[in-house]
Amino acid sequence: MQEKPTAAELEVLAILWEMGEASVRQVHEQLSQDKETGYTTTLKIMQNMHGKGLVNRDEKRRSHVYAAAVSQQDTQESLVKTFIRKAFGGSTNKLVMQALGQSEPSKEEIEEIRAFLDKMENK
Amino acid sequence: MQEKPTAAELEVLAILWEMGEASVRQVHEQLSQDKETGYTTTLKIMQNMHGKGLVNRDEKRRSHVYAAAVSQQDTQESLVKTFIRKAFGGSTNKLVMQALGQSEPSKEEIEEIRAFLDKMENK
DNA sequence: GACATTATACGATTTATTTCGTAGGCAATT
DNA sequence: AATTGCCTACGAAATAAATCGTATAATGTC
Repeated sequence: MQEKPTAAELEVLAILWEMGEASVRQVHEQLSQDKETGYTTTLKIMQNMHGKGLVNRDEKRRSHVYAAAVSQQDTQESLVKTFIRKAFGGSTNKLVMQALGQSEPSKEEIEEIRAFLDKMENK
Repeated sequence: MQEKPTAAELEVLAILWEMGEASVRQVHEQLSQDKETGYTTTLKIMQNMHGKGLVNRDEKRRSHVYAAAVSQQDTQESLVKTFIRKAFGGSTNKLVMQALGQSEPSKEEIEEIRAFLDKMENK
């Protein structure tokens, strides 16, 4: 059972899911594009994540190479579950309609959801 | 622009949205059903919320009467917006499909979403 | 009126998270 | 081999949030 990532850790995970493998330096450069933050802060976060088992790291090289140890799918699943419970009293449909209602989806996006619903029903 | 409620504050809001008006005592009793917590903790949280403008309170009576000052709709909208950005890279559709995919919706629930999509398109 | 009960106010502590400074190691450059 | 630069480790400070203890005031009860 994976530990729940904090907000800062989730930002790092997002980058690792995108990049696959990355050094602290690389992650930090990505992160810096969105917000002002020190290098050792990023380092510390990633070290914490390693301690929690959220990332794996290869220490063979001088600058360690990190990769996500938890899947995006599993993590999002767990986050959504918690979010629905806490913010929508457990109702998935309320969340879904709230999300769609405020997002002004394009015709294509609506179609995508319809197709997804169809597929679900035929399972 | 309303301040964002913390996790504990959101729990209180949920109760107030449900009950309409309530004293600290009443809110605390609800809260206690889900988790072990002290009365003054609940009190403090609600005082903080009052300071932030998240609740209104009537001080005419000895035990103050509280009510939500922010709507459930607006609050959920803001929470969802943040959540989609932080956990799903801004993609509403990804959130929606993840949520539906893991919830095993009933036929009725699926129909409800379909109807909602139809209505959206004809707006 | 004294006493018990139940309120609010508020500071202080605890816990979680984020941030950063500094030390020490390794490697490339001169 | 000294200098410079980049790296990790790690403790500690800063921040945010939640929890609680204690003081004090209002109300009801005997």
